[in-house]
Amino acid sequence: MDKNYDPSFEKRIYKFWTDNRCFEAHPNPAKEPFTIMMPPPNITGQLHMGHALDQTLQDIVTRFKRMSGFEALWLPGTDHASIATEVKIVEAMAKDGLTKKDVGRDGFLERAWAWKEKYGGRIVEQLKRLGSSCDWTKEAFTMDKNCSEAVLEAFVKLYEKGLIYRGDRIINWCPDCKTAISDAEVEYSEQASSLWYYDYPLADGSGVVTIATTRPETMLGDTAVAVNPKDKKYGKFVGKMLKLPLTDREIPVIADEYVEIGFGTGAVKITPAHDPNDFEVGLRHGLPVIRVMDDAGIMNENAGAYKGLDRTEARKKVVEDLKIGGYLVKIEPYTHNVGGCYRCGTVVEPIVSKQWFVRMKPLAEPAVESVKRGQTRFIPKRFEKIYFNWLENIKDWCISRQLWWGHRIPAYYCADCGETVVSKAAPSICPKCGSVHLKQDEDVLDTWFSSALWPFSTLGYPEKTPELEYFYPTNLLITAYDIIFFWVARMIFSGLEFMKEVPFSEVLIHGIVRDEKGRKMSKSLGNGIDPLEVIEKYGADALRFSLSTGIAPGSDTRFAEEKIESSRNFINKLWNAARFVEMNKGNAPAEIPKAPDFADKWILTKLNYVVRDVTVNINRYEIGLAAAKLYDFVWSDFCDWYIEAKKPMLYGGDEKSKTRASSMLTYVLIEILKLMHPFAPFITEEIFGILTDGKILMSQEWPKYNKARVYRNETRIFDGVKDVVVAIRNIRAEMGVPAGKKVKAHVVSSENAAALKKADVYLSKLASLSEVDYLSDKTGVSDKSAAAVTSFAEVFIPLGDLIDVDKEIARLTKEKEAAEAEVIRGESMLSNQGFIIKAPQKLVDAEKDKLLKNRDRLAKIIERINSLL
RNA sequence: GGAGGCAUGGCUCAGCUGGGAGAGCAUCUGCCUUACAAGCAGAGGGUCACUGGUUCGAGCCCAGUUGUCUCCACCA
Repeated sequence: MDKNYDPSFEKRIYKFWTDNRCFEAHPNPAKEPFTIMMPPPNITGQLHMGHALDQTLQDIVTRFKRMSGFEALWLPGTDHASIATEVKIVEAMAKDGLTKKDVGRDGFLERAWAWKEKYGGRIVEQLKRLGSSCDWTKEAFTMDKNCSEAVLEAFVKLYEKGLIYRGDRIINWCPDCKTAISDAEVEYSEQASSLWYYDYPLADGSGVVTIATTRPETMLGDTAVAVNPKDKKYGKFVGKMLKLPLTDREIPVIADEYVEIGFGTGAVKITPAHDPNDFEVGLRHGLPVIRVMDDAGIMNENAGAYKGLDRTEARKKVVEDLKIGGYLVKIEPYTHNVGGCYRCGTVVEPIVSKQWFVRMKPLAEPAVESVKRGQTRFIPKRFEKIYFNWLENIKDWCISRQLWWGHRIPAYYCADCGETVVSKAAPSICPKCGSVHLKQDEDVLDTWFSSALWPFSTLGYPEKTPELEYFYPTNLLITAYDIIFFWVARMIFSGLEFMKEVPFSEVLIHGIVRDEKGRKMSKSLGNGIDPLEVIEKYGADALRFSLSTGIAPGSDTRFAEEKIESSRNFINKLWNAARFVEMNKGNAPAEIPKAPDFADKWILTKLNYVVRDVTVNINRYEIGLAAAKLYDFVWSDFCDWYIEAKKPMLYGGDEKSKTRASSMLTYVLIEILKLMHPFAPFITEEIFGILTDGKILMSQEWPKYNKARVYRNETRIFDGVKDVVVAIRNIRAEMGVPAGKKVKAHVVSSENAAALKKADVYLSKLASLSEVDYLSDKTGVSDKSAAAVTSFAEVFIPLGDLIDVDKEIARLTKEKEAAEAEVIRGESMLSNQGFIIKAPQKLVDAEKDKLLKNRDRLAKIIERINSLL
């Protein structure tokens, strides 16, 4: 093995796994299934840190479950990402001077599929670099045959149930993408703007009504002015007609509760075609709906003289003309939230238009109920509130998109009688009039319509496949909190509707990966860190470990280069520990010898504790805790103490003890490899292969906690020895005795002398001692010694004339003060009657024991000081 | 307007059911000790935001305050 860890073996290891079909899962009645559906990345996507975190968590859980005896399926795939992909393709075509119109629908789709072929595979290759152990033989795509079939089935079923309808409603329109988008796809941001005040004269000339608006250009489509019915100021105007400035129309003053008394002027212009609230008001009062803009945000013929102007230009012109006409009263600065398209950022335009909708109330209710009943559990729980809040206030979901890339809506219109037919296959004749002139709806479905079916469409739905039977409902979904609405909620109601069962029993929500300053990583800020570059430089294992350590469910995490360095160092540490074990292994089998000594028993105890804890942690998805415990165990218990302790046996001992030490080291190392495997799959597999001549680690069984291998007494003794070692090292450091220089020591303990003597080989090695004698009392120990007093033993290091008595007294005095503080703490605790009576007996006993030891230690320190005075 | 998160050593964050404050990085001291300088051995550094409450006991539970971030709603 090389001296320095070099992650270049990662690609080879990944191929080894796929060659051995290690990731595949099949219906297997002998095993319990464990299923995770991968959130499908967009085919336009490049791997970013968010994916890296998401993938790492999924892979950790999948590998853990697989090793724990489950038939673990992690099903991968990609999303066609209707609007995102279409935007990219349009951009690409624009470079060649082409538009959608130029190439036509078929030509466009040809290009889109070519795009999918070219880039769809890219993200998949990138996922593989991370070590993702998903079953690629089941890889799905939201527009493949199966998923498309599922979409048709779902659409038709919902339509037949009356849960899908087509109608004229106000929707969010992106004038740039030229499509409707759903409420969830609108992102609001605060923008500095103005509030314009201007007059609408009464038709009878008896006065004016002043209104305030943030959108003066839409006044051309006003069909009323509304006031609150309780507003005394305006009572007399209700029912009267107003002259709409800049037009020749007259509009009524109406009364509606929607208007808030005291805001602005208390009178609101009503534009049903371009404002969702106004649309509602218009419905209540039967107002006409006048659209003044076209699909590109250009003023249309209803805008009269303003026809042809862009909406922003129109605003300027309208305000100018209002001023000229003497209508403008004042302009106030005003900041308010403006909605933008989540894909392109363009300010969305609320527009009345004919679209397809999913009736949400009947679907949302069971989805809320199922989570309330605990059929799906969110981790952390607080995200359930967000989920409830959204579903309980949900409006109908606009699912039609004026795009070409996506699942085409299976609705057909009869050109002769106007009948609408919804069916999976195109009808040849109109069922109503028999006409053959049927035309399919031009629009496609919202990309999330197909993702909503992902947990079962990927398993074969609507076909009742063995896979669907076995793996559905899935167990766990891992995703970031930003798509709870888009995706998680929609999967839940879809699962309930079509499968009659929740799609997954648990949802683990993680945070977003931010940059070192806590900002979101984004292209525009240029602060993104490319995971592939990190993998190239430090290895995927290091990246994975740094992403999984120090994280807590649901909270964001920052990513900085130093973090990955420390993870890489840890991986390197593991590499070198393995290298050491391998160098000394010889023919020793990996096993626990018949008579392990107490250092062996100590590491076995620690190992079992870590097995127990890490297993519990992963089962609770406390990945950060599990990683931290492994880090600690591997670095400090195994490397710093155990390996160091066993060196004398390997270097100096006889063949037998050498073999025994090697066996133990190899045994513990292999257990570590298993425990570390979900976190750092490549390096652990590589080392395991070296140690076992090519066996497969990822198919090994996960270690089990073994109570028979927990040795409390030996652990106590070795910990006692460790304390003594630390105390000696401390003295050496303070006295400036280098580690290389061996020193003599007298170890004094009345009760532990025998145990210490047995531990001599460890103590001597770890504390770098040349000669040690073990005494049960300290008569005859030279005063020219530095002394360390632990509760386990006293150690005297004769340093002869090197000892500065005053310094030694000062040092011991510091020790004394610390010991005194301990004693006082114990005494005050134990003198508290409330504590004695109410605290658990175990704790009280432990405190009593500690106090005794501390008192003893304090007495010995004082005794030593006095002897030096 | 509504909901929620966070506030712990210089920095980034852990801290599970309440029982003597932890890690990594950074800083300082000493070491190329035959696995590892991507390392080893030590050290310093924290009234756990503030106030009050519950409790024998609070970083952890409750109430309030301040700061900060996020989500939802979208009053023209």
